[in-house]
Amino acid sequence: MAVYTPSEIEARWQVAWEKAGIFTAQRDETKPKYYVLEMFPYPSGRIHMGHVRNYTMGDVIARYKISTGHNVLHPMGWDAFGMPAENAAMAIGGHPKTWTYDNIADMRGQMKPLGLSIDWSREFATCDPEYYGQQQALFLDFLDAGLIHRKNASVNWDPIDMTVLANEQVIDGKGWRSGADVEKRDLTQWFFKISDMAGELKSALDDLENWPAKVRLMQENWIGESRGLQFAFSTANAPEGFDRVEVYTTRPDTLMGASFIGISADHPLAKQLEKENPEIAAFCAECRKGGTTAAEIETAEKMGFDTGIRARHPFDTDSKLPIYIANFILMDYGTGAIFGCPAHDERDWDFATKYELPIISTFLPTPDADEKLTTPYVPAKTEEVYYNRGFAGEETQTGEAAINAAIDFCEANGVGQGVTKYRLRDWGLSRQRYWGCPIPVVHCDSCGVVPEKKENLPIELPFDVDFDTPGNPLDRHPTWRDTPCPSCGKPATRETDTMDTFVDSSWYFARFTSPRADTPTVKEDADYWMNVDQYIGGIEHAILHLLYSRFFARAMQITGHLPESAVEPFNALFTQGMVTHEIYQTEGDNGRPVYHLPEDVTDGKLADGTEVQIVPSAKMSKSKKNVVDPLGIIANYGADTARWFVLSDSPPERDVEWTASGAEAAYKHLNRVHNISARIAEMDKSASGKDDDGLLRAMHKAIHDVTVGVETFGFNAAIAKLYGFTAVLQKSKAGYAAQHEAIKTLAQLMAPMTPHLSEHIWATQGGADLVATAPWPKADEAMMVDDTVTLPIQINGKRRGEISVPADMPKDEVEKLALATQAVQKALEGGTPKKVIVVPGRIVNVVV
RNA sequence: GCGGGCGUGAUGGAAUGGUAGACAUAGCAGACUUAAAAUCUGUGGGCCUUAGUGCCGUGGGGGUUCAAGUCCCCCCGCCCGUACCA
Repeated sequence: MAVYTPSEIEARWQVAWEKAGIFTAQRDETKPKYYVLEMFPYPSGRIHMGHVRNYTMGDVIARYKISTGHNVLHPMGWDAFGMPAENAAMAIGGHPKTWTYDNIADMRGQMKPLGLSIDWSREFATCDPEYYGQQQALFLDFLDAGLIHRKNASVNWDPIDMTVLANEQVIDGKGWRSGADVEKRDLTQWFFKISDMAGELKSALDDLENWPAKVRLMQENWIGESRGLQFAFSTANAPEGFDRVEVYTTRPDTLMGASFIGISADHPLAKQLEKENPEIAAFCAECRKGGTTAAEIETAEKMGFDTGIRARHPFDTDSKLPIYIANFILMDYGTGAIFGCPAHDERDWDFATKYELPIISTFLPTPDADEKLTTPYVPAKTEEVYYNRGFAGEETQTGEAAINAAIDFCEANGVGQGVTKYRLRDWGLSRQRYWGCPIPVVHCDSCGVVPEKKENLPIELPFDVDFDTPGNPLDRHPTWRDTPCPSCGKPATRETDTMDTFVDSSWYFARFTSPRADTPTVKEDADYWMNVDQYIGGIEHAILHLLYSRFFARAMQITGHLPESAVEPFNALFTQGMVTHEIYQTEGDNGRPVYHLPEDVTDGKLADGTEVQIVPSAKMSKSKKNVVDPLGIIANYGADTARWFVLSDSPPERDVEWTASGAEAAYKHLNRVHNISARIAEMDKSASGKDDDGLLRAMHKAIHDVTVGVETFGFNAAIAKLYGFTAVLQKSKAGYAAQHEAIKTLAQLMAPMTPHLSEHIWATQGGADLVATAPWPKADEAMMVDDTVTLPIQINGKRRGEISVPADMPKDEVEKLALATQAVQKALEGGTPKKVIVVPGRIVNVVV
């Protein structure tokens, strides 16, 4: 019998697919199109099991759709700009460009043996000038359409390296290389006006039915629509021009509980006071220390500084509320100023307690509850409470009703107005870095900021740069900056900032529809191929990448680069989990953990007998040495085994633990299927046997279950069914015809997951052409119905017996049979049941 | 801090509110073999001098329901995101 040799089989069929050109996508109006896309990788240099899993899932969908008659687009590219390339240049020398393209070549070489159904003719990298030149064209069109503007924003500033740091380069408030205390610093930067679309981006989420609910919810919360009251406190003894402080609150119903006003350290009033008062200047400087991340700002100890200025309450003009500058108030949100109601807000409570400010309740759980609180009282807005200091609406009402009543009351009395605000901020796209897409504008002394002319695109990155000094090499390049002003022609300088790499990944899916065009997209291609029918990627991209892409699709529609129908570019989204592996660690001399490679550990021990500590299910990472190299797996077992395993053991949305025994088991199974095929091929073609019908029934059930599994991303469940069907076939004594049909069908059902072995079996069994293009088998409903079903009998919800009945037996007859069973009779003790529930085909529950 | 998710045998996991543990792995027992590997078969949550269609059991505590792993509330742990990592 022929032996299963994946290396030989896999190489042969990959050549056959390439020769047949079956994965090269072309417009074909006669077939329904299907665009499947996995989030493209960053070219780090090595593929890992996470990639294998991600691309295998997409491949299963793509191959399945080919076999159901679709014209499939399944492209691949590289998210190739970004910091690691610059870091590598700094750490080991070389050039980001060389490093990146070398990595791409390596990774492509590692991906090809997986046998993915990718149209490689459409491949591109975002660092190709042909790509980022078109991105610059989009930038100019967006600018022209008013979708981009400039404003100030704070960045992490390293005062020793004199450079801007990314958030991940700030460790415990210090620069990662210099160790200096990081400060916030304001820079003028470019912004996409995504916040103008906040309402639309939120409401459109409702129609994304084939997106995970959790992702829609996360985006909704991120956009953060709120209805509130914007109004002003008048001030006493404030500097000129600040006789009012405008605040925004989502809880106007707590207005009578206000005990202080808080303003951001970046509020215009704070900035004015800073000029006059060195103490305030010192406090504001203190607030500006530390990083710019929300987590850092929110968890920092709350600090306030009493400005000495007092505010009058709109409904109690004798009152004098202190105005504090506070470090937890963000200038970006609302008006940069709040009123604090410590009785009903955790943060305000902490602040008021620290600075001994009054705590005044405005509502209580019941009218007779104690007014004096020991903790902030923050019930859900939907809960009814008693307003002891209400001023609008009913005495007892929900927070929601009270908020609406308060807004109406305030508007009627000329105290501010109800407004809808969003948490979503504009998207700052400027980066003070080299390895990104240059922003195509020129700064001219006479004309100001001038867009570059389209015919001058792409504005290419210069190659002759060095990374010996921190900061952006474009800034210190001797000639690259010099350029004539596109408007007046006088000498001017280029913008040296490049674009956020999220820009690159916000439209690549559209570019795949016409990757070589000399415009960003081509109408016919975009019209035909968009949208992405199935998008697959990690949950870590739930908010930023997906939200930015939704914004870009809208902006591209406005500027004529995408059709109206593509404003939501991803029809269906699937978020997959990570691939994890145990960590093996021992303790080093300094008490720190020392990590060991899986191949160095046998039975929990190192070669020298040292016991290792095993940490389960950790995300694979090089530093922890728990990375399993896909190439090694492919060399040992073949790509089909790797593909089968990453799909089999875990639901795709969850993390999968890589285990050597699991991979071994996958290999054994494929061997078994291979051997069954070989056995059937050697059968006497006219041989008859026993129970052909049983085998064919199992086959039709398998067709049904696997089809459902593939269509619903239940790959692990589909594989479990394939195990079951394989076991039936292996034991079957059926005749040749039935067994031959069964093995051919098995090969087809396995083809999306193990395409090479399936082609081999298909060919062995005399199948026509390629299994990759053969039509997907159809389950015969008639072959799937069982005549009898086994119903469990429950007594008071606990299983106490079972009956076997015809599948179509009426409810009342099932009830009679159930009541007659020994178990029920025993439980009834001659009495009558209180209730009998019969769920046809499912269960019988008798309540006694 | 905030937003979202997850938690089931020794292990990965299955289960439209309806028989908890499908399928797979480790382990154990057996067949084949001179022996081993490979292969095949069985077993495979815990408890019990009552071995029973017995009791307990899906992170912990409470609730809704004829029925809860699944729905609701509180708590614990882990993971993702938190706007300059990609």
